Amino acid sequence: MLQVSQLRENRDSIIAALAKRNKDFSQQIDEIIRLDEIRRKSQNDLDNNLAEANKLSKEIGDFFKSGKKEQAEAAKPRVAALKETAKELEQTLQQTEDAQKQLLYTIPNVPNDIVPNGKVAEDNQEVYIWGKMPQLGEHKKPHWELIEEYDLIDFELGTKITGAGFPVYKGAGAKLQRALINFFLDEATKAGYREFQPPLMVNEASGFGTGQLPDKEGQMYHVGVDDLYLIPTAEVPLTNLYRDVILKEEQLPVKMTGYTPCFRREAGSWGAHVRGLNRLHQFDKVEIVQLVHPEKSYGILDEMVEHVKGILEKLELHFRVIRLCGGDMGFTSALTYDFEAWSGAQERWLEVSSTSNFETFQANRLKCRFKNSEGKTQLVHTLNGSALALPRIVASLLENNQTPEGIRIPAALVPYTGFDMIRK
RNA sequence: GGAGAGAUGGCAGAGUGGUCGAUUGCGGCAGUCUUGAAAACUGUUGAUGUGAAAGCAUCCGGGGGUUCGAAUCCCUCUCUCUCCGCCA
Repeated sequence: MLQVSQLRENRDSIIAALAKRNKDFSQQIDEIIRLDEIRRKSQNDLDNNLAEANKLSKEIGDFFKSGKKEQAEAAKPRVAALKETAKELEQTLQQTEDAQKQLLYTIPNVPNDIVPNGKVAEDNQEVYIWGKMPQLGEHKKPHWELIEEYDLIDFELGTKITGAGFPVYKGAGAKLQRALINFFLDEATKAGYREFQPPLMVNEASGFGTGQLPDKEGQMYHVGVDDLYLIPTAEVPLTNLYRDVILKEEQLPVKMTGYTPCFRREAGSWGAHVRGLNRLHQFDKVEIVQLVHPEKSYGILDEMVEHVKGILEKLELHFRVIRLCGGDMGFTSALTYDFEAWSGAQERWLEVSSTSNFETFQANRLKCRFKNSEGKTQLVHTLNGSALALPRIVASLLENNQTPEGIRIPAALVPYTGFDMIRK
């Protein structure tokens, strides 16, 4: 959620930057500014009204104390009248604030200067590429065939006990999951992130804090009887740990990591290209989250990007980093880098991480602030990134490392799996 | 699930209808003292809105009500604790 004060002060530049999202937000923004004037006016009227009523009430108290009962009784109707007006003013104020909020929810974050123009994935900028395409020969198989051949993951069993998109990992397949999770968590803790194991369900306030609510309910599983949401990413519980918190400046940066399963309904996005592990309703992910000083957030975004690069290199996966264009960027982000690993048999790039700076967009909703050196409270910047999401990593590992003898495990992972080859 | 108690500032903990945004202690910050530190002493120390500022307004778990006036009384919701039951 953008800050109204920012909209007021930087109206033109914000509208210009938002144009990168291929939409003109000037109407909404002007309406927000207009409502804000009404809001401030009503607030002021209400304050004056209440001040008057407070003053009279005190006087009445004093009259009673000094035995001037008649004067006290005489003043009562005046306060009552003020209270009536106050009620109306309060209503106006409330309605104005609500209307303003509703509008604010519809405005996405302001793209950073370096976000490229563009509408679709093809307009994204490749900023880094590492490794080279594996040479697999004619008999290469996509991962959904490999997992059957080596008996690693069972989609049909998952469908039987739950439904489509809920795979069952078996034997070496399950072990590989555990190895990857531990490897990712170790890499993150080595980089200074503190490990957390948060709840997998969150309440409404948390969904709201990170921006999944009120607009994207449809993407989350909702447990109706208890009114809880299954988390679509660890970003939600981790970031919300600091909801309504005022940090000390020296506590920054807060660096958190956590492994969680993630649950996504993916309503409407099922279709071509979602075979096998490409898209699931439940998947595992290690997330990294940082709460930082606003002046440092872009340096830290680069640092997080380097961290994810390091992991992918250790996994020996051919990958690239792309800077998302305005049209492809998420609603809450100011700048996003996606990581895509090469899938050798599908012969296409698979998104395995998305690392973003949200600036104050989340913090404003979360009310996550810090006391700066002047003693003023100021919103932090929040950032997060997948480091990493498992299924597509598994898909790429299986496909790229297939050999006639079996599937080779990258050296960095062997201490975690305990085997260097998956054989039949 | 049954019975009871409770929710106040970073923490602990007073406050049961009027000057209470709230006594006090701890913690934090600044100062005095000290070569320095500790101790002691003194002062200071919540958030939000508005405003250039002074100030004004709002906030004592959330929402509603009674009253001229509510942290204090009433209703309701949520959460926490204790005992019992169940249980990985």
